[in-house]
Amino acid sequence: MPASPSSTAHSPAQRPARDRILDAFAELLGEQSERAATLDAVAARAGVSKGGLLYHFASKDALVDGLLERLRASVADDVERMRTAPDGPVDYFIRTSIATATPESQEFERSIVAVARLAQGADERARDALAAMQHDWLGVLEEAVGDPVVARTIMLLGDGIYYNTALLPSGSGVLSEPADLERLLELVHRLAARD
Amino acid sequence: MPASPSSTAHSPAQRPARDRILDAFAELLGEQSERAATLDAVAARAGVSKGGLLYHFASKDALVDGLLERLRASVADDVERMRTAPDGPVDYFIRTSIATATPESQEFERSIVAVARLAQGADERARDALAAMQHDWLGVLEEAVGDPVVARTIMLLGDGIYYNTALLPSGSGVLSEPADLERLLELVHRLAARD
DNA sequence: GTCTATATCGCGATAGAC
DNA sequence: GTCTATCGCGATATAGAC
Repeated sequence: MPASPSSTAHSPAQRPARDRILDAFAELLGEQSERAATLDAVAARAGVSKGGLLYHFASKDALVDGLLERLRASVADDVERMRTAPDGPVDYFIRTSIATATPESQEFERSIVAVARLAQGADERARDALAAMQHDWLGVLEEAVGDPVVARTIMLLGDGIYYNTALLPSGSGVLSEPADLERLLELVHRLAARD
Repeated sequence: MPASPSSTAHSPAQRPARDRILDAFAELLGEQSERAATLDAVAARAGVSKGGLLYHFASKDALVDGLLERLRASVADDVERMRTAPDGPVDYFIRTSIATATPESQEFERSIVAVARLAQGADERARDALAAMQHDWLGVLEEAVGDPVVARTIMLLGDGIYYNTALLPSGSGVLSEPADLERLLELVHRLAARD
């Protein structure tokens, strides 16, 4: 029930300023660093002035809140996709830890990396948001594999992959070969198999 | 061949200012954040004035270099301990990823966390130092388990543990129960076993 | 809604006394 | 070798025009 069908999708230029600002903030956090994500830099990348930015987000704290809310919404969607994934939650979790394709999951990834950067900067709210995300993921994994320690092991593996691919862009190509990813998945499923 | 034997060990008050400054820098980075580790804060914690700090380290860059050099030395020691560990490199690696006891390894941990924070802040040298450390670890693991993908899997697991315990002090107790750690080690060794 | 000032503050770094 | 004092810059945030 879209109020105005023609406005449910936006070309880049039409995308609301509020969204463009959050995009710019997340991108600067992810591609550069927390220090680089100044109000000036965010405003410039979003194509507004600093004053324009501060009309939509009255302070930098409000900007952070906007990003956290966006993350929470993406987490809810992702958990749902994880639950209903054709090859099961474990396969979905490991695969999406290493790389993604769809536009929604790319925005999700950007949000995670951005919030992780804020968490490193000692932002308590950001840490809580990440902890809540991990809690939700772990719940689905436990449901899928039964054994809590195995579920935790798989999640630690996913965290390690994420830490290397997304948070340390040194990118020595952690699992660059597709065949390596398949072998890793095989190892993980062997872990999950009851004996 | 110590020049003055009585000065090879220092009580906290006697510990050279240079070392105290590096300690303070690493602690502030680890316990708080990159932003909190200002020259003023480092000087205050080390018990010197800002001018005193800048006598030993002429710039903040020099301070970072000092920390990186300290990390490199610790890595060399750790790799040696890993190679000669009684229960093998894999056991050593996983156990020391989760928690440590000896004073040297505590300084090592603090250095890793501190440098990881700098790497998140887009410091190229810090990223290179972490990449070199991982490269060394991976070499020992590959030597121990034979299979490169298994070795990489174990390292990703260790990275995940580290990321949760050290970098996200949300500390929901990733593997709080000692019995859980033993089960995790059992799972890892099952991974490493050839079949 | 978005802009251009501008106020205020904290940081890194320098100068020079002791 | 360590201190105090100060400069210059960049960041957040405010005020007010359009």
